[in-house]
Parts: sequence; structure tokens; C-alpha cells
Amino acid sequence: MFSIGIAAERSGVMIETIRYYEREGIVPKPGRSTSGRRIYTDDEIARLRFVKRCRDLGFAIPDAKSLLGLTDGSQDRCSSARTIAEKHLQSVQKKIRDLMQMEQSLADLVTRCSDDDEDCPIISELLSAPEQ
Amino acid sequence: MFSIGIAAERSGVMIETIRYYEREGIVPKPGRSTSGRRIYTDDEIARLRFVKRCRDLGFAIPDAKSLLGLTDGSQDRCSSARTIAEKHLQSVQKKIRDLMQMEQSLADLVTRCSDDDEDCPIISELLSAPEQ
DNA sequence: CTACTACCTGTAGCCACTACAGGAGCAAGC
DNA sequence: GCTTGCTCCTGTAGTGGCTACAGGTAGTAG
Repeated sequence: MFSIGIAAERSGVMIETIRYYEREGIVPKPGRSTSGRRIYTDDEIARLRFVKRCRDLGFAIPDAKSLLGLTDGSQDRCSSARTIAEKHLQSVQKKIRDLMQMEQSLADLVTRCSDDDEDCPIISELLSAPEQ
Repeated sequence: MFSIGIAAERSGVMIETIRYYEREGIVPKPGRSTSGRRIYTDDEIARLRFVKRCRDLGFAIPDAKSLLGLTDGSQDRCSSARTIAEKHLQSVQKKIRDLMQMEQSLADLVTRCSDDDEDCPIISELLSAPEQ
């Protein structure tokens, strides 16, 4: 049985964030001491760590909640989990593509920039009207 | 002289966003008609488009504001612009690296997932305690 | 007994919008 | 001239996922 501070330390989730997760119903409410302090079991700390790992992998909170829901031994856990993970993987891949496009455009601008104040490509290209 | 609707259409910035930019001082306040409606010049629409392009390239609003400030022919525009762009380029590259790391981890999980409910790697790896 | 923590609740702030609610003005058709 | 419907106005609240207070209580160490 652990205090929220210990739970934070062991799960890697900040205290304020733990309370936020509880408020939002992402993790179940833990027990309380007589004086009203939260008391966490190992199991509850594992749940917090689970959510942290999901978040580190970029899953949105609702996805993390769904994945956490699968840990209690429901049917078709694996295919459900894979569906969520594949969907997320695709969105990560799209983000990477978008960012690489951005990177290309930015690198172009920076490369072509040659301290010529009269024709700075960064300024002038951003200013130029699009063909629309 | 154009209404906010036309300005939105020509700049690609949504009406609500234009008002937001004005409120936040990112673009200067346009003139008003006698009945209080905003009136935009070509120049002001070009500024909106400039901010849009900056945002599309992922620049933060303060950066977009700085870059927009350079369009009025200040000294060292080009090197100032390049400094901002290089810094942003680096942060984009870092984001790409982080996302590719995520992608790798996710792809691993999905690949190793084989509909085995007893040992779904997505669930079990997320649940397993880290060595810490 | 005092000082210092760790904890509590509730609320506001972050970013960059987005989406209302509730009202006013304006142009076109009847 | 009157209605209809469109665009515009202001002001405020919501989004996601936290993070950071303010102001208070409880427990512990010296």
C-alpha cells in the first residue's frame, strides 16, 4: 500500500497527472486512508505505468483507456489491441511523412538563404502569392 | 477592400482564426466600415496568407509573428529569418526522430502480435514492469 | 511544540484554435 | 416595404493532456 508520491515515483507519472487520470476516469479511484489520502496497490501502480507507456508510445488517452480495459482478460484482447495499435501506427507514419515534407521545405528555404537582404528566400517565398 | 469572408477565402485562414489573430496581435487590426465590419486590403490579406504559410510549415505563432515583422524591410532580415528557420528545422528533425522511434516500437509490437490472447505482446509488454 | 514535508481540493493556464450563443446589418426577391 | 437568409459582430467556453498554482490539512522528525 503506497502513497501517491510513491506511486508517482514507481509509475513515472507525476502526482498531478495521477490525480488528473483519476478525475477523468482513465484509472479507477484508489482507496483512501482515514485522513483521506489516496492509497495505491501494486496493481494500481502497474496500471499507471501502463498508461504512461501508452502515452510514451503516443497513444491518445481514449486509446490508452481502451488498451487498459483489455488487460483484465477480455475476449479477443489481442486482435482488439492490434487494431488500436495498427491504427495508431498509421497515424504516426502519416505524421512522420508530414513532418518530412515540412523538413524538406524548411531545409530548402534555409539552404537558399544567403544573407541577401534584398532577396531573402525565406521572407520572399512566404510573402509571394500562391497560384490558387 | 474586402470583407472578412473574402479575406478568409483568399488567405486560406478561417474567419474565426482571423479574428483570433487580430485579438492576439499577430496581425494588425484592419479598418472598419461604418457599420463596424472589418475591411481588409490586399496587403492585409497577404499578411494573413504569410502567417498561414508559416503555420503550415509548423512555425509557432510567436515565430510567425517575428517573421512577419521582418517583412517590413528591417536590417538583417535574412539572417534573422534564417536563425528562426534553422532553429525550427532542428525541432522538426527532433520530432521526426522521436516519431520514428515510436514507429519502430509500435511496428515491433504489431508484428509480434499473433492473435494469441494468452500472450499478446501489446498487452503483456505494456504491462510488464520496467527494470528501473 | 514547532518546522517541514506530503498530501488534499479546486481552479486557472498552456497552445492554437474552434464552436457556439445571441444579436445586428445588408441584399435580394416578393 | 417586408421577409428571408446570409454574413457579420462580440464574448465566452471547449478541445487535449496536462501543469501549476492557492490555500488548506495531516503526519512526522527533532
